[in-house]
Amino acid sequence: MNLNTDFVDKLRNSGLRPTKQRLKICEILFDNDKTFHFSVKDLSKIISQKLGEKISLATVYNTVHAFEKKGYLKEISINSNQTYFDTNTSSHHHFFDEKEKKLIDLKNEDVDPINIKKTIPGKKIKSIEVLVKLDPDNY
Amino acid sequence: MNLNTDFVDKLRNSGLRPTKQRLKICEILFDNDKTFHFSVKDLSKIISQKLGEKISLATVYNTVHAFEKKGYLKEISINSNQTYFDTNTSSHHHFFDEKEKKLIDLKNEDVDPINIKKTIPGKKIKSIEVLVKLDPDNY
DNA sequence: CAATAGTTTAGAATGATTATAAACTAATAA
DNA sequence: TTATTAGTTTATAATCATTCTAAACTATTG
Ligand SMILES: [Mn+2]
Ligand SMILES: [Mn+2]
Ligand SMILES: [Zn+2]
Ligand SMILES: [Zn+2]
Repeated sequence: MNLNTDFVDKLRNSGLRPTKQRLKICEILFDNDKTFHFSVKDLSKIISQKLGEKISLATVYNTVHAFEKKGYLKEISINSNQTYFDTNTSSHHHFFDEKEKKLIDLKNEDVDPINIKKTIPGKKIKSIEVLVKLDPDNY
Repeated sequence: MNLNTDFVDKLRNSGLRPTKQRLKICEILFDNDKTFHFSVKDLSKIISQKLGEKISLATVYNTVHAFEKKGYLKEISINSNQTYFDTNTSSHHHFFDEKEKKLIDLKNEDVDPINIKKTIPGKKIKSIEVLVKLDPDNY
């Protein structure tokens, strides 16, 4: 298990103990090369499917927030009844499929750079995010 | 009360009965020329301040959603534990002051038109919104 | 192994929002 | 006007995502 030792290192290097719960969540989140967008509910479902053992919901929340704090996950701004996270922590924009409730990454080249011409005294720009909502073609 | 009859008409024309609760909320939301961004909590607070009589929280929710359905209010996409509404129902972008938890409109001329070069088969773009998060200058 | 700090967990608590159902009221017809 | 109806308000309960709590468990270190 080459990957597993990678995750152990990743966690240790972040000051997080490599527990089996965290390693399992790492495998789900970071084992593939694709960006993964998810809610805690999504993640819990995947865990209970791919896993013999259960991980407590509190632990899933703890882990996701720990990973977010360490910069391995990013929270995404969409209006929903639940919070979404993103394994792509770079600054990027999204489609949001309102029917499927799924986020889709937009690549940098898919959107021209956003230039904000207004400034607010005493404030600086922290992030610029474009959210493109999608509906079915016929609607 | 010229305004009040205006609101009565507005409500009647929308098929909503002009109750005193709705008229009061109209005054708070639509009486000024400025865009008003608010959460239900904000609105409730203003109501209890500016008003002798109380309006039930359920009614505030009902009214806000009724107005939204009629196109007098728009829900705004930000990651927060509460939903925000906007009296500016046109398509426009926002600053979000993360410290004050306040939304600020960006005018059309403040942001160059956003051009999305990617398409998703079977889906069409419903809206494009930019959210610019602000932090204090020193941070 | 022993001591410690960090982690997991079930379950309780919180807080925004929605649902319920009874009381109330505006609109309409008689 | 009055009666009828449909729409509205309201207190309260229910829901649901998320956070808190405190006790049990475990990785780390000496
Ligand atoms: Mn978070
Ligand atoms: Mn709504
Ligand atoms: Zn993404
Ligand atoms: Zn606005």
